[in-house]
Formats: sequence, C-alpha cells, structure tokens
Amino acid sequence: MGHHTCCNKQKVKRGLWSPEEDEKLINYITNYGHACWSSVPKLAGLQRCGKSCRLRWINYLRPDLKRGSFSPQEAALIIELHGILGNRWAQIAKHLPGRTDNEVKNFWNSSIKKKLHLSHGILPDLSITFPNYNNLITNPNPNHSFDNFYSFNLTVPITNSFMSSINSPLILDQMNNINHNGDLNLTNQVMPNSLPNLSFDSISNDPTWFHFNYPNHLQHDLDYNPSLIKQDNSINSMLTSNISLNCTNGENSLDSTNAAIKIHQDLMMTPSLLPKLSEMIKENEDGILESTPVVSQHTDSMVVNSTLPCTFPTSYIMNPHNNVHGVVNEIELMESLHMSSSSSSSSSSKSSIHRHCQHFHTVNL
DNA sequence: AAGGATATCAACCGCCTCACT
DNA sequence: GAGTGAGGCGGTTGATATCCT
Repeated sequence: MGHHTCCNKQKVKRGLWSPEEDEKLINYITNYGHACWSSVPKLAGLQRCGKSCRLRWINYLRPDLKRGSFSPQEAALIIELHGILGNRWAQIAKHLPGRTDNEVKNFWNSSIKKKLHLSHGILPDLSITFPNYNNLITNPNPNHSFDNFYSFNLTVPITNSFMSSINSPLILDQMNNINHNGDLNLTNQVMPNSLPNLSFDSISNDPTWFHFNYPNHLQHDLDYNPSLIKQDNSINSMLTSNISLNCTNGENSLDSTNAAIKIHQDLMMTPSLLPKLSEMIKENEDGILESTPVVSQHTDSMVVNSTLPCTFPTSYIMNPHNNVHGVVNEIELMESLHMSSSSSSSSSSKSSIHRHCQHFHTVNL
C-alpha cells in the first residue's frame, strides 16, 4: 500500500533513527518548536517524513519522558484504566505522566495481556447461584439476611501466591478440604461479607478471573477480575461513584424498562449494593421492575444513557471500574466509572460508546 | 557455543477526524 | 458539500535482545 501523502513527495529514509538524526531533530524542536510537522524534516535537514519526525519526538526524544520499566503502581493503573477505556491507549497514557500511548500499548501486549490470559482458567473458578433469586428481586429488603441466598463452589489449585493472597477466615477454615488432585474444594453457604475478604495483589500475584453463572432463566455471563478488588480497611469513608449504563438495542426503538431490569440484575452481583439498589428499583403496577431514581437520561434514536448514583463502602466494593457485560433482550449494557473529566461533545460520546461496545462479551440467552 | 524460540519495542501503516479551502 | 492535507490513533511489523535447549 502507499505511504502517507506527506511521505510520497520526496525520497524519505525509513527504519531506525541514527544518533545524528536524533540530534538534528532535538536541536530543531528545541529552537523552533513543531508548529507544522510536515515542514520539520526539511527545516531540520532530515530525510524523513513529518509523521516519522513527530513519532520519534513524541515516543522517544521528548524531554519529559519517563524511561525504564513500569512500576507496579503504573501497571495496576493500566489494568484498571484498560477495564474502563479498552484499547484506547492514548487516553490511558494521559493518566501516566511520562509514558506514551505506544509504550503503554507495548507493555500491555507484551506483558499484562499474557499474564491475564495465562491466569484465565487456571486459577480459581468461582460459580455462584442464587436459589432464591426471584424472591430477592421482588422483596428487596435492606435488612434481609443473605444466609440462604447463594452458595458457591470453589476449586483452587493451591499455589504459594494464591495461599498468600487469601485472608478470608471462611476459606482458611476449609483448608483441610483438599481433594485427590491436591486442589482445595470449597462448598459453602456464603455470607455476603465473605466475598470482599478475598484480596489479590494484581501485580505480585497472578490476577485471577472469576466467572459467575446466573441461573438459567436470568443467565448472562459476567467476567469479574478480583485482581482489581480494593480492600482498604483503613479507609472508612464511603466511595461515591456513578454507574453509567449505556444501552443500545441496535434498533431505533428503546426499552428503558428492560434496561432498568438489567441494571438490577447486574448490580445484584455486588451484595453490598443491594440495600441501596432496593431503594432505587421498584416494582411497577405491572409487576415490572423499574429504576425510578434515574438522575439523567439522554435519549436519541439509538442510545439511552442513564446514570445511577451509588454509594458504597470501599471495603466492600468489588471494582467500580469493572466492566459488566452481557446482552439481555438485545440490549447491551456497560458499567463503567463515570469520569467527571469526560466533557466531550455529544458526537464524540456516541463514538466512545460504540468503541466500548466493541469490547463487549456477547452472550446469547 | 550454537541456534532456535520467544519477548521486547521502535517504527510503520492505514484509517479516522478535523480544519481549511 | 466536496476535496485535501495534517495530526492523531490503534494495529501490526520486523529488527534486535534475551532466553532456552
């Protein structure tokens, strides 16, 4: 295929930059700036195209670049942001001073992605069922006991990293229950408070992907990465976040009622959210659940964007940035952190939603 | 030590958006 | 509104480094 227009007009050099070329570019940018990249190579005396100069400067020569490997904090932030933004490397890089989109992308592809992929299916497989799920929906009660509502079965390949990551008394009590394969078998009636006690370090230990299964009649899949669990008992304050749900149905009509039901189903996965949600989700005259306190609702022919304000304790929260994905009645949903800095125009908002939806894991009912 | 496999990352390619005419 | 060029972005490539047998 042809090259970029700016590169066609002249014979340009490609490949790695020499120290001499770097020096010419640095000298020119330092003295004159780069108002127009297409004119930089000629003025700087370089046989390169403007795009190549721009890339070299941004990714390598810029004085404010941070060199060296990524810190665990940076890696954790990348994982977290990738959960929100997907492959929008430039957006992710903006949150990492001194790092470029190319650097973040390479790091993700060469390091993080492999580790996440490697851990999937090897580490704990957690399934949760809700025997009294319907009852829970129709009778939301903030003071209700959860004892009999769900159980989980957990089979854990015992590794040092996993053992050191567990601080749940509930699980530690079961450590003598090891099967003939040497794996830890857990079958428990679970108190909701047990789940947040699972704590994983996303960097030093292998991140673990839990897979939740809903009952068949409500089935959709939820990938949940507990490596992003934040448990900080020193923080007693409440973390307030917005859960933004962007719903599209691919048609020109909308069904916000179904969307509301789906909101409820998804957030059921966070037990500590239930009391708050029970105040939000009400049954209407037809017996259909609706999310009454939708704060803002923007509609056009294709998109509904509803925002529910939720407040929950940080020690309980699973992961506010975690994407919840699924398809119910052809309505795609996404849970994401509603970022206050996203003051984009309506057209770019649509584009953003579309991009997010590309990362959805579609599940047929 | 050799060479094949794998990992890393700088650089390129093609597409998109936007501004300008 | 159509055409054009520049900047920006994400996906991909390929050269080099490192690891492994």
